[in-house]
Amino acid sequence: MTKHRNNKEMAILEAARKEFLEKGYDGARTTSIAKNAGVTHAMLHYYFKSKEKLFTGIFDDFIHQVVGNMTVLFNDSDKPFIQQVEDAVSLHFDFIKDNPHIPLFVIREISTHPERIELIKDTVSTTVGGFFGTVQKSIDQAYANNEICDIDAMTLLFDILSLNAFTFLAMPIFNAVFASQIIDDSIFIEMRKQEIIKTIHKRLAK
Amino acid sequence: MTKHRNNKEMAILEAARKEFLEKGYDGARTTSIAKNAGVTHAMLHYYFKSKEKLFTGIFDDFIHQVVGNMTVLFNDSDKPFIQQVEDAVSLHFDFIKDNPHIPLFVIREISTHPERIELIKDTVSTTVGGFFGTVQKSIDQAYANNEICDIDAMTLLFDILSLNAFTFLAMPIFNAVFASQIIDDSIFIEMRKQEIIKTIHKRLAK
DNA sequence: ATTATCTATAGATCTATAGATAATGC
DNA sequence: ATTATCTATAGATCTATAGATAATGC
Repeated sequence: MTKHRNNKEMAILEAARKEFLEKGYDGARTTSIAKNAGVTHAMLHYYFKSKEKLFTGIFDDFIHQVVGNMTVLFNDSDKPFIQQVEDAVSLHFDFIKDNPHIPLFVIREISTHPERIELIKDTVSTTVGGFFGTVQKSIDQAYANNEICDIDAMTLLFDILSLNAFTFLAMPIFNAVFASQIIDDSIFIEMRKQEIIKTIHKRLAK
Repeated sequence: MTKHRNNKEMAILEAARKEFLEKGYDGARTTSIAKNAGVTHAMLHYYFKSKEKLFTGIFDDFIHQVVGNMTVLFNDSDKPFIQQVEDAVSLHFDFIKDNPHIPLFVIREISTHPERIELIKDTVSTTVGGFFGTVQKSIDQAYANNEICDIDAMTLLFDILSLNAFTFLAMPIFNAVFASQIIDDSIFIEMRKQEIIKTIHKRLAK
């Protein structure tokens, strides 16, 4: 059984990720998770004890994935800073495009249950803090080199995150209201990407 | 009883608005709504038949409030277009600041139940369509006058909406991760407002 | 007579667990 | 012997309604 070991456990995890991501904690059903995982409902409690415990593990994974992805985008290459930023914006945009449910999921769960983040607060804040420091150094240098205007690292990153994430947060609304009649999803998304790169570019201009 | 008429009905509506806004449809409890409204739970069904019907009315109100607010911000005064835009950004930002739960509420409910918007799709899309047309005319004129660069109305409005709404979508995360240790909420919010105005200003620059 | 309100409870759903049975590894 | 899985059901919670009682307006 070594071969099969944890197969069902993994199936439950996979089904749970999907269920929680799409419906949120409140909307998720452990019965639905078990069904989609192809196991009886009792197995879920056998491996994970409770809905809350199953959720917590998955939630932590997502948070670390998001933070890890963000902090890895700025690599101090020898490219001009403004080019580095544009590349980072593009990569970050594509990451969300590949995981379009993540922004709403993270925002929803932290908004409705702020206490959940306490578990990972310290890890995340130090990681993010260090990341801000790195970016700020690059900014200061580029500013000294007269390449860009002066700007706070957090401000710039918040701008980028806002524009990128909101594109996908708003997609269901966009679709529902008028998109399908006018232009295709993927075309609109590509348009937004180019627009965001342009906006950030102009924001950094002197 | 003329005086008291509908008092309890209004109390239920008020409590329901708060409950749905803060917890979403899935997280909301009709028992909780009745309790906060100071009535027995049966009253809720007496006036509104079902949780779904109670929700639908409230949801429609919020949607129309949001759309109505957005479309009223651009008033074709004789001020320079770029000044009009900055004023609109500022007013829109303040509107969300006064109703910080609305962005997540609207996004969450449409994402999890896209069919809900069908009811108001037509009204909203024509309203928004007309609004886009008005703004586009102002843009074209300002561009002809050499005041701004060329830009699509929808693109500009999506930029503004992204930056403004995301500020408040991300506040709980910001608070949870590090804000409280560094700066006060209201200071951060004011910083974001100024930053967004500046970003949009630069975006429109030739 | 009609409208508003309460008590009591049905009915549905969801999470969780107890206990029996089957499969695996030593 | 231990781990994995299933059946059956408990226990909690939530929405909804039936039916009785009180208040109001004509």
